[in-house]
Amino acid sequence: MATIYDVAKEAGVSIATVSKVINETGRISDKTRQHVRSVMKRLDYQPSLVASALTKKRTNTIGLLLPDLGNLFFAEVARSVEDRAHEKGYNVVICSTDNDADKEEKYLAWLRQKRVDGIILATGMQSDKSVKSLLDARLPVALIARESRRLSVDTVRVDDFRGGYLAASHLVELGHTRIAVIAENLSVSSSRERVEGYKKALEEAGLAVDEALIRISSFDIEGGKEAARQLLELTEPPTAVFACNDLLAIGILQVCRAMGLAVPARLSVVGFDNTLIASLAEPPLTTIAQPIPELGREVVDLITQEIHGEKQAKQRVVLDPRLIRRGSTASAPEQAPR
Amino acid sequence: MATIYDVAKEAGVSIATVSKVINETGRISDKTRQHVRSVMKRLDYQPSLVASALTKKRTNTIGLLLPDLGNLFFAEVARSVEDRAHEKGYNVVICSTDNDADKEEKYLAWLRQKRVDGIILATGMQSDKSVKSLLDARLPVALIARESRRLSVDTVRVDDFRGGYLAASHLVELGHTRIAVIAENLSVSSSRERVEGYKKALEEAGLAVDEALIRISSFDIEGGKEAARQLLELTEPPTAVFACNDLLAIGILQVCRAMGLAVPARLSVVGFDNTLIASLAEPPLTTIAQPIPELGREVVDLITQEIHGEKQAKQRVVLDPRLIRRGSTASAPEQAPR
DNA sequence: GTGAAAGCGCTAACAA
DNA sequence: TTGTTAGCGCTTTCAC
Repeated sequence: MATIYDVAKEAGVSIATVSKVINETGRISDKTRQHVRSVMKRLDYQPSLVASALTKKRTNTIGLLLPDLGNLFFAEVARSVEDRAHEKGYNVVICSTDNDADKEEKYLAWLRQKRVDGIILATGMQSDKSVKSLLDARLPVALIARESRRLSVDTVRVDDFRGGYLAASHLVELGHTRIAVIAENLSVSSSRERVEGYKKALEEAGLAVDEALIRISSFDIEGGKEAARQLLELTEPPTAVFACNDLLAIGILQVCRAMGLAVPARLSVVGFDNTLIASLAEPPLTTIAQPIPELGREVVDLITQEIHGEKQAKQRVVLDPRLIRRGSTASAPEQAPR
Repeated sequence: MATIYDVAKEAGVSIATVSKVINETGRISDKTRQHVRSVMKRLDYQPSLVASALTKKRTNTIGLLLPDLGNLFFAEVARSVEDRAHEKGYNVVICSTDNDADKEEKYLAWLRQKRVDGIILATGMQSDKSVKSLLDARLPVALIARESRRLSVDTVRVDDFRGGYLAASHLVELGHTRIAVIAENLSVSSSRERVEGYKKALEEAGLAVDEALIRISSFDIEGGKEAARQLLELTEPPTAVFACNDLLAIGILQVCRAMGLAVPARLSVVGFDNTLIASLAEPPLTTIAQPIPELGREVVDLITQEIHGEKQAKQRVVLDPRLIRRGSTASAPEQAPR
C-alpha cells in the first residue's frame, strides 16, 4: 500500500506538498496539484486516516451504544445516526450492549481507546455511571431517546411524558375508563415519563389511577404477552391498554388472538415508537410515533458541535410525538369484557 | 489524556516496559507489572489504539457494507456479525449503501483509508467491481448472503436455490398448480437462485413454468403490493405466491386484505428470511428461514482467518435453509380464486 | 528483566 | 509556492 512518501517521490515533490493537496490546505500551484493528484490516482494511494488521526487527534469516528441492533427501533435509530454522521464526515461504530452493564463498560473503554471523537448513548441504563465517566474524561457525549436528570449532558429525545399523555387521552376520549399500561423497567427515564403522562391524562379525565393496571415487564414481545395475560385475568380487567413500545403491544395482540378476544372491539391497544411492525400488525396498531430520523439528525448535530467546540452550554432537544390512529383502538365496549 | 510517557514517568520505568505490560509481551517481573498496572489505573490511562494501529498495521476493525440497516433482515445480520466480531476483538463499522453504487464506492474508499482489517459485503450489487477492487488491493473481503460466481472470494450464504425449491415444493405438495414468484432484482445472485430453485420444483412436479407468474419488483413492501396486484389481475391468477423475502410477502398479505381475498384459503403465501415480522404477520407467515446467527458467525470467522493469514484457499460456506410452516399456506382451493 | 532508539504515515509550524 | 523537520503515541528489535 502506497504511502505519502511514495507519492512524493514519484511526483518529485515533498511530502508536505502532497499533504497539502490531500487536505486542500496551504497554497499549491494548479500545476503541481494536478500532477500530484494524477500520481495519487496512478498509485491507487489511499491516505492513512490512522496516521492522520494520530497527528490531528481526531478520528472522525463516533461510537454508538444501544441495547440491541436486532431491535427494529434501535436499528432505525442507528440508521438515522449513520446517515447524518456520514453527511458530516464521520464513521459510526455500533455496539449492542443488551443492557448489560459489564458489556457497556467494556465497550466504552474500548471506544475511548479507539479515540472516537464522541459517543452517543441510546442505552437505557439505570445508573448514570457511564455517562459520568465520559463527562469526566471530557469526551463529547450525547444521549438519544433517553434522559439523565442529574447530569448536564446533550440530549435528544421525544417528549415521553406527552407521548404517554397522548396515548392515554386518546383512550379516554374513546370512552375507556379502565385503562392499563405496560411499561418497561421504570428506572429507564423514557418509560417512567410515559407512565407519568398516562397518569396525568387519567387524572385530568377524573379517572382514578389503579396501580393494579400498571404493569412492568421486559421490553420484548414475551413481556407484553405475560403482562397482558395477567391484566386479562383481573376480576375487573381493562378495556384498553397502553403499551410503552410496539413490541409489547404486539405481544398483547397475540394474547388476545389466542384468547379469542377481539381487538379493538373488546380491547383497545396503543403502542409506542411507530416502527414498521406497528403498521404491519393485525389490526394495524394505533401508536405514538417517534420522529426517528429527526432524533438521529439532531443528536449527531449536537455531538459534532460539541466535538468542534462550538458549544457553550449543554442542550436538551425534545421533539414532539404524534398519535397515529390505526385499527387497534375503538370506543369502549358497553360492558366490561368477559 | 494520559500517554504511555506519562505512565512510564510516573512509574519510574521506560515506555518499553509499559508497552510490555499493556500487551503482555516480553518478560516483566511481577513487581513492576503490578506497579505499572496500578499507575495506569490511577492515571485512568487508555492506551491509544490509533497509535498502536499505526505501528502494528492493524486496526482491529472490520467494515460491514449492507443495503439498509433499517431493514430488519440486515439489522439482524449486522447484529450477528457484531457479536462474533466483538468476541474476536474486532469493532465493526457499518455503512448502509441503499444499493447505490456511488455510495458503495465512496464507503469502500473510506474504509480503506481507515485501514480496516477486512470488509464484509452484504450488498447485492450487480457488478463485481467493488469486490474486485478490494481483492486487487489485497484487502481481506468476505461476502455474506450474496455470491460472486466469477470471483474467488470467501462467501457465506444460505442455499438460496434450495430455499426456493423448498418454498415451491411446499406449495406443490399442498396441491397448488398455479404458483407465482415475486423476486427482487434478478441480477442479485440470491434472488436469481431462489427463482431457479422454484422453477426446479415446478418442473419436478411436472408443472409448466409460466413466465407471467414470475414478477420482478423492488425489495420492499411496496414492491410486494404492486406485484401482487398485477398477479391477481391476471385472467388466470395464481393460487399461491412465493415471495423472495418477508417484506414482499407482507405486501401481498396487505393487498389480499384490501381486496378481501382470504389468506390462506384463497391464496397461499410463502416468504423468505424468517425475520421477526414473519411471525408477527396475520396470518403468521410460512417462510424459509435463514440461519442468520450462523451466517454472521461464519463470515467473521472466515474473514478473521483471512486477516491472520491462516488461510490458503478461499472458502464458500453454504448453510441450509429451513421451511417454517405457519398460517399463510394451505391446500389449493377447489376452484381458481375470484 | 529493562531501556534506548528507530520507525509507523501523517500534519503543521517554520524556513527558504 | 514548496520543503525541512519535529512531533503524534505507540511497538519492536537489540543492547545492556
